[in-house]
Amino acid sequence: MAERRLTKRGTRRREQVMEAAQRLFADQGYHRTTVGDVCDTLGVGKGVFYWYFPSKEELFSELLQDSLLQLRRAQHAAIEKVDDPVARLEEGIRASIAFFRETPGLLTLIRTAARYEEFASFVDKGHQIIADDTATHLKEGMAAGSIRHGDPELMAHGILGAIFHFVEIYFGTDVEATSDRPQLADEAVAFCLRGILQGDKH
Amino acid sequence: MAERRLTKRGTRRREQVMEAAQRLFADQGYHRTTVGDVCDTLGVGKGVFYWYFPSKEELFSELLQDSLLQLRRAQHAAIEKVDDPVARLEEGIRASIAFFRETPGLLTLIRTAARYEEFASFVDKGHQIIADDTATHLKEGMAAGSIRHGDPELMAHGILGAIFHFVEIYFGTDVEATSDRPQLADEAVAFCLRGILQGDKH
Amino acid sequence: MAERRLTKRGTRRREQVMEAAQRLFADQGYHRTTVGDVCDTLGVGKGVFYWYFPSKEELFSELLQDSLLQLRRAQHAAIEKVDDPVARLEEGIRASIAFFRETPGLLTLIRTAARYEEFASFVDKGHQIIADDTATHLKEGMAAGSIRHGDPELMAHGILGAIFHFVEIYFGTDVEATSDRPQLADEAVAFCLRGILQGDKH
Amino acid sequence: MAERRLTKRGTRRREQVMEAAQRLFADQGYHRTTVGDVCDTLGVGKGVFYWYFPSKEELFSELLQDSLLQLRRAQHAAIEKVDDPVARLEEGIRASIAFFRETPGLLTLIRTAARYEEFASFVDKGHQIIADDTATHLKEGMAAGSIRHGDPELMAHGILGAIFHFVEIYFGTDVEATSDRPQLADEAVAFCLRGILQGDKH
DNA sequence: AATGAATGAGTATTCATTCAT
DNA sequence: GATGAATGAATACTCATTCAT
Repeated sequence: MAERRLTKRGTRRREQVMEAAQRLFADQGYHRTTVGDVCDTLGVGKGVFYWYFPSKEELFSELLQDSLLQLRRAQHAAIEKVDDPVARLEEGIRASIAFFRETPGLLTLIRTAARYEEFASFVDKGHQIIADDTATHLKEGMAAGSIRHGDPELMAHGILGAIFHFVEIYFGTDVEATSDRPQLADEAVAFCLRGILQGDKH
Repeated sequence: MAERRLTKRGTRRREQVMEAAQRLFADQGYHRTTVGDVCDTLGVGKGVFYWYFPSKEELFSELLQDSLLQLRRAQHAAIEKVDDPVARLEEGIRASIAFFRETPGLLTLIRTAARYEEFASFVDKGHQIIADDTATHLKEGMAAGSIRHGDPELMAHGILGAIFHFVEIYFGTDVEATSDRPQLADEAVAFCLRGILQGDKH
Repeated sequence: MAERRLTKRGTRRREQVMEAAQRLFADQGYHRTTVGDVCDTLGVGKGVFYWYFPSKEELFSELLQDSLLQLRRAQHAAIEKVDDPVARLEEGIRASIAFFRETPGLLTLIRTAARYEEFASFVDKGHQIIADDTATHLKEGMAAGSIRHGDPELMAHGILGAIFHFVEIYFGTDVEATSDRPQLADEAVAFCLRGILQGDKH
Repeated sequence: MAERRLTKRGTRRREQVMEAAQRLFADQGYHRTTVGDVCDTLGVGKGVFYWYFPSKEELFSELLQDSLLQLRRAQHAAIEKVDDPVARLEEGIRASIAFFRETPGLLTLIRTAARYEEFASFVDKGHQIIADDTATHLKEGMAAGSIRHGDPELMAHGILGAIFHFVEIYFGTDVEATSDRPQLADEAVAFCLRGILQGDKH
């Protein structure tokens, strides 16, 4: 299955298929979306699908990896000009929340992926990559004394778990609910950086 | 569909079916586990399954709700004699981690459930109940001045998200990995209570 | 399967089963009524059913034959003191219509039976018996000159077909509709005896 | 479920499926004919069936409606050039009997349909349409004075009931019996028009 | 007489994928 | 490049009947 060399028209078709599939997967979930659905949406025969993608699974996985890549890019873009590790973490958190707020389709896609064993490993791998990014900043902060000592990997997963759960809860399936909670990012940052205790208590 | 009246033998059978199903669901996932699998495991006809449960979905949902109930019970038991709200939160976190460490099957079950749209609402409801419990302690702590002011519901979800992600990562599918990380609970408590910043920095 | 010798209590039970079954068959049809339904309605175990009846089919067939017998009896009762064959036919028609008007359950049962190949032969046999009764009167009438010459069997079936269709249409599933059409019997008699032509036209 | 666009080959296949199904339904009844039977008869996979028809029920219903339409067409064709309403009724009766004599498969299909609650409403609707046609002629005849006054709808149902019963009895399952009774139409017409009484008696 | 338990053959339908044209 | 047609394995659920107790 070497990459097929595509004409301009072919490239366009391929994208159309991906877009239609993304929308359907987000709406109906993976198993409930059939190859037939995707083709019907575009008004084409099933052959089209299999001309561009070797299987339904492969298409989904491509869609998923795209999404995770975009998320990571958004984080990097938000961070690249920031020096202080704590500020980097904060901006990373804000960027993630903004990302999911703006493209809820990708959140749904990632959540959908997590639902199926077939893709759990992709999601986990994606998580791990992001956690590694995060852990790097944490280590720097520890070295600089601005972050308390502890297992950076674990902390990174704590941040990730909290953030993903926040966006799931607050930007969940309920599309209308998405617009409110403008201060969610502030609160999320506060939780991740300071936990829940009263600061002067330590 | 009134509750069937079961003899001692029937009660035992029903439990056998639940146990077999739980194991298979945990191993193979929901869709990949067929009603036939469950019956074959027990060496009985398919009718047995449908004598005790109206459908595969119903059985799974019963299993799931049992699990969530057990988790909540474990938390309550750990807390009931503790007065200080912060201490209650800490004990709740420790109890949750211990619960999943000791019964990894239930973790897998809950994760499996979250994978399927059919059950997502149960899981969400379970999450919400636990979050509500947690929020209660947070509010008390805020009133007492030991917990910083903020949205208690959001904080509760932060804790939940972090904890579930920890156990997923560290007690995940890889059963062997379960035994290590004895200090996970300490670190998780630290993350949730104090976040990541150096305490004297505030 | 020699007739079981039943105690008083047993006889009562048997009747209860028949009554419950009749109601359910009329409501839900034959295939849609399960042996379990019948037993649940009575609050007894399945063994009861099979203690009194060798099979679901047998029970239904007994119910059916009872109904046809009752119909025939009603006809005989209406006729026995009538001498004139035309009057006998008329009274037979009126009795049939009255019978189905008063016991719509039996109409439903017979219609249900006709729906299933398994019982069609019983229904046909029942029809045949009634047609034979009718044909006897027709022959007498022909001999007496009051009825036009023709194939008595065929005429008998014409009457039967018309009557059954009338009651089906006018006392059909719609239970409320049953009460109206008090003059149905008159019209049915007119149709069967005189057809549709204007009398003086011949 | 928009209509599928079919190639010539597809159209042929669709017809093959319908023919095979019709034969099997007529032979074995609706429930006893499985989708597998139909496909096996044609030597194709089960997918073929579901490519052309959404369900077994839908196919049967299409077959049934076709049959009723054909019957009605046969009646119309026999009538269109006839002016006198009584003559129209007579020709309609003859056409119906001829129709069922010539295509006994359709009679069987309609009888089969009447057997199952799922389709009873179609059959009833078909009956009603034909009864309405008939009632129209009856009304004309009444206006013209050639038909006695009475409820035309009821008379129409009388005719229908008698005719259907005649064909059921005389062209019934027993295929061989079909050929005899060439004079059935005459006798049926006589019954419907003149009833059973001696004409000069009125 | 009666019960609850167990049996297991039977069936419509889905859908990813392949293929002839 | 693209189409419609075809494949066929896979699966939840039903229910008349039997049976151990």
